[in-house]
Amino acid sequence: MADNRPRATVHDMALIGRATQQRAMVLGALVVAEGFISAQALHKRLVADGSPVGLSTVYRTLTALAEAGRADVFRDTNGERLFRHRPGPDHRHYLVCTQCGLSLPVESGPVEKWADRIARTSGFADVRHSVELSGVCPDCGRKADQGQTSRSS
Amino acid sequence: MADNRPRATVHDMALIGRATQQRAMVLGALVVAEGFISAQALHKRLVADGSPVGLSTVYRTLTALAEAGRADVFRDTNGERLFRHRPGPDHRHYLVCTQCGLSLPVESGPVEKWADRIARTSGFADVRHSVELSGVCPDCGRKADQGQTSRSS
DNA sequence: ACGTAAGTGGAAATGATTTTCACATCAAGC
DNA sequence: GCTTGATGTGAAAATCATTTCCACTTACGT
Repeated sequence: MADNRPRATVHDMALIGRATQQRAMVLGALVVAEGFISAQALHKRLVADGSPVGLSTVYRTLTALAEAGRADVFRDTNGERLFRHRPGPDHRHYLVCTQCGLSLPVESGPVEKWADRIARTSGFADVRHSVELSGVCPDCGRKADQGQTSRSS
Repeated sequence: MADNRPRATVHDMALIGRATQQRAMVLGALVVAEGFISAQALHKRLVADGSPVGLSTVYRTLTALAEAGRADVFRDTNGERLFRHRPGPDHRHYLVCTQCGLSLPVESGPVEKWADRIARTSGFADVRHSVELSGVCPDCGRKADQGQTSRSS
């Protein structure tokens, strides 16, 4: 059977300059993570896995990837930036689990149309939109329920 | 003619505890600001206007207002939190000028419906959405154009 | 007016991110 | 294979928004 896990392309590395071991490790960890993850968390994971990459390098690599359009970024409620490897170049929106970071691409046609209409009728120039959907995924919801139940009378 | 400028209501103060001079000044400045403004900027403005409120108090008041639902909050791209006095209790979305902070409420029916549908069909619990539209307002666009024109050619 | 819980402010603490800079290393060119 | 200059790295320091601490003040019910 074929290996269907997402993987980094050489293209990803080429886009952000020189191909170093560290960048490969960061990119690899980001791809493996699937879903949004913070630079700090990714760094911890790398160190734990015996890939001691410097924190600065993690930040530099993630920022570069985001600038090159190979990663999606958004701020969580605590102001932390979460990154996610973007397989393709398409503009997408995700429903992200606030507990585990699992992210689900959602059908976003209606919002795009809506945003375009606003852009056209507002008189504003260079209109951009950022749409974030967050919630608790079924798995985490189940866990939370169990926790609640055992704690309450 | 009637004075149509937005103003703080006694209600705003009552919602967040004791009515102090400092809170009145912060609230007043927030109302006068119209559009989104950061805690830091609001503090500078207050100090400049001869209302020396402590930075901590500005943060505390804005946070309290947001929690009481009397202010909208969102994170700008730099991770700064921007606040805006909310006249009514309705859930709204705004088109915010990235240059001057001017904000325009936009008709958001379609997004709400879209978000609700996602919430219902995804299996996720407690789904929230944050939608941010940003651009350059006509005024700032004009200024930018002039700047560009005189510099180029 | 009094008492006291709630509020204030300046300084210190926090926490994510960025910068600095001495050192390592990649990719040519010889 | 070896020098070389640009590019990348990492540990520590710097930055910046925000929060917390804590001694001092103040609003407000009695």
